[in-house]
Amino acid sequence: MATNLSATAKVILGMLRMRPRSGYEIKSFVDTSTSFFWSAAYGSIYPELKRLREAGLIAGTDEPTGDRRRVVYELTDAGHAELEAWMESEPETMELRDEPLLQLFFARDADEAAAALRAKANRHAEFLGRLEPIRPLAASLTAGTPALALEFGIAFHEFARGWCERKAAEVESGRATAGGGS
Amino acid sequence: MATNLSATAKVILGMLRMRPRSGYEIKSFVDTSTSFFWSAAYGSIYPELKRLREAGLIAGTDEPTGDRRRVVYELTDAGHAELEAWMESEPETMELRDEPLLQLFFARDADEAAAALRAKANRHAEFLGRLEPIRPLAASLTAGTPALALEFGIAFHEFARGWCERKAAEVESGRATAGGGS
DNA sequence: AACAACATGTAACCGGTTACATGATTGA
DNA sequence: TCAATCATGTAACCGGTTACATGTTGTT
Repeated sequence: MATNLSATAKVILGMLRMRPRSGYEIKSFVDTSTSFFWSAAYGSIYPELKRLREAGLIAGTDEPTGDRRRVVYELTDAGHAELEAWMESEPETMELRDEPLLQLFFARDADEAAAALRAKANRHAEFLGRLEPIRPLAASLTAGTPALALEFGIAFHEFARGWCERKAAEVESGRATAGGGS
Repeated sequence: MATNLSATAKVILGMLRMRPRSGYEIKSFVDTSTSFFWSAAYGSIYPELKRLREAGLIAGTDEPTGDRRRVVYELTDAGHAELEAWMESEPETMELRDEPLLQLFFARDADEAAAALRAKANRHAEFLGRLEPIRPLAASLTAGTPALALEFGIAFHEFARGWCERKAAEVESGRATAGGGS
């Protein structure tokens, strides 16, 4: 325990606790579930898998499909302990990089502000377009909590889109000053 | 134009359009305004300032305080054009790294889910504690849009905190399944 | 036959963060 | 005098992303 896990290690261990998986399966599941708030690329998954195996947190079994090699990983006892320690720890990273918001920040007049708000609203709408179709998938996989995380994503983007559209309308209609409710 | 600007370059150019500033001033203004959605460290600001000057997008003037050297930068015409091109371009990056949400995703039962939701709510509350005191500052600096961006931050964290607390209460009271409105 | 999907991996690149190093000024 | 703040910069580090490289299997 007390090893500090990389971002990629956290998502790998969690996904392997759900069920054993190959690197490829981890990647495709990440892409269809956590990617909107926690992404991972092949270039970090495979090296991390190697490190985690060397550290004794996961174990790999060869399960080829014909001649196509394939390694399925599962958590060891040490891996379980490590994951649980992280799950109980205080979450640290909550980071945002929001370019449309930066454009809004730098807007000098009502026109620019409205344009930035519309652009931001569109971006959130795009996310919704990607999130909503995977909703049934997430709900089916495990009864409860992955679906909750997805729901947060949907609720957040709906909120943000709505907020931006309301503010854009306000700004466009003249009253550009700060103020207003939640 | 058409140069692709780094994350740090975007925030530097924007801040210099508001008014000329030293690297130190850029950093401290970033910390009290955009940092919650667009941060920048000295280690990227000073090298970037050098690159931008070499690229002819900004110009520096020596304005020492006694014997303490100090360089104040301002936008050149090329810098103005570059910034405007970026402002009018489609914003690309909208990234999130949300550790409490990942913990929620991996929670296996109602207890773990509730704990993750409470932890996430607390994190949002912490952000609010940092954002609310700088509200008057942002509102005063320029009449309009920086305050709007700040307001989005406050509204977002309020929304997220409320959502997490509501869901935590739901999960704790037994009905742990997915569902429910916006 | 060809293409999409399965499957694994490496290497170069990029760029932000942390830590370090230095020095002046101001207010307590 | 001492600490906080002003002020600038570099170097090492870290780690994620992109691109590249290779081969199999299943589907059309």
